[in-house]
Amino acid sequence: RAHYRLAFAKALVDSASNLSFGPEVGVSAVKPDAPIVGPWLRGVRRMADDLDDLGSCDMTPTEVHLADSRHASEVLEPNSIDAVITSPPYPNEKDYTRTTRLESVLLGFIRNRADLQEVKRGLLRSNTRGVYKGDDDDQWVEAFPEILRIAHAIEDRRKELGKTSGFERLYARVTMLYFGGMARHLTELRRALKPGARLAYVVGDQASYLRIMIRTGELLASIAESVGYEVTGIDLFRTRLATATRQQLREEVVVLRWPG
DNA sequence: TCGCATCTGACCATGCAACG
DNA sequence: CGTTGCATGGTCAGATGCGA
Repeated sequence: RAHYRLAFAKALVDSASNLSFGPEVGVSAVKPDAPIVGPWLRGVRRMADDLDDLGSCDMTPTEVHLADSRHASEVLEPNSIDAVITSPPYPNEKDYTRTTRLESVLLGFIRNRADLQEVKRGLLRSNTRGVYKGDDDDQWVEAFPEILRIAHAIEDRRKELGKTSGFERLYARVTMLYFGGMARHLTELRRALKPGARLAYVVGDQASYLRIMIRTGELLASIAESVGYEVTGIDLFRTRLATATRQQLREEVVVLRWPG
């Protein structure tokens, strides 16, 4: 039953609505008419086929937790994890609760502004729209001079350019909240890891804040090291073109080992 | 293999209500 | 009546698909 609902929400957002999706979600002209049943049934069929493909794995135990990665040990058993493979947020000023807003409402995850804010507060800070007054993840990076340097460089650049909007004034802060949140996550996660556990984090370099370069992978590796992980390597996954700076930005896999 | 059509995105700004 | 807090606004170049 769940995949009927999911496919219906997807068909409404994708083929029926007037939303358009790019780096951000946009609103285009209202469609006078749109196909619903065809795209919906194709979505259902695709999910059913995917489930068939996974048939040989149906004895593999699986658990899904809806939780804040900065409080990982609240839902994960101590000493229970062998490997972590993940693509966490990047400090990129992108608000995914906007990209997924319509289906979040359609599927009943969000009913009003208060629900939306509750979701946003439970996310690691990666954009200024997610920053709230009482946020204090930044205290976790006070001992990292390179992150303080970047935050100061962003703030200095903002003043130099005479930028004064509410968002621009949060650029330095959200940078610290991001790395502070990741530091909290890595610290919390340690209890759940088995000695010798391996971890892989895909992250991209960013220059979203007044074009001050943030070497996300490199910085994440140094934070991980400082809380006891071994950095096995930082592998280049791909490069991507930053449209504003015409620069190639590195996207990397930070590979870690928890010695126990 | 060529060339046209289609698809796909890890930024950067402004506006406004609430508040003291 | 300035300040604070936070929701809302939109593109185009390169990659990929596909028919001839």
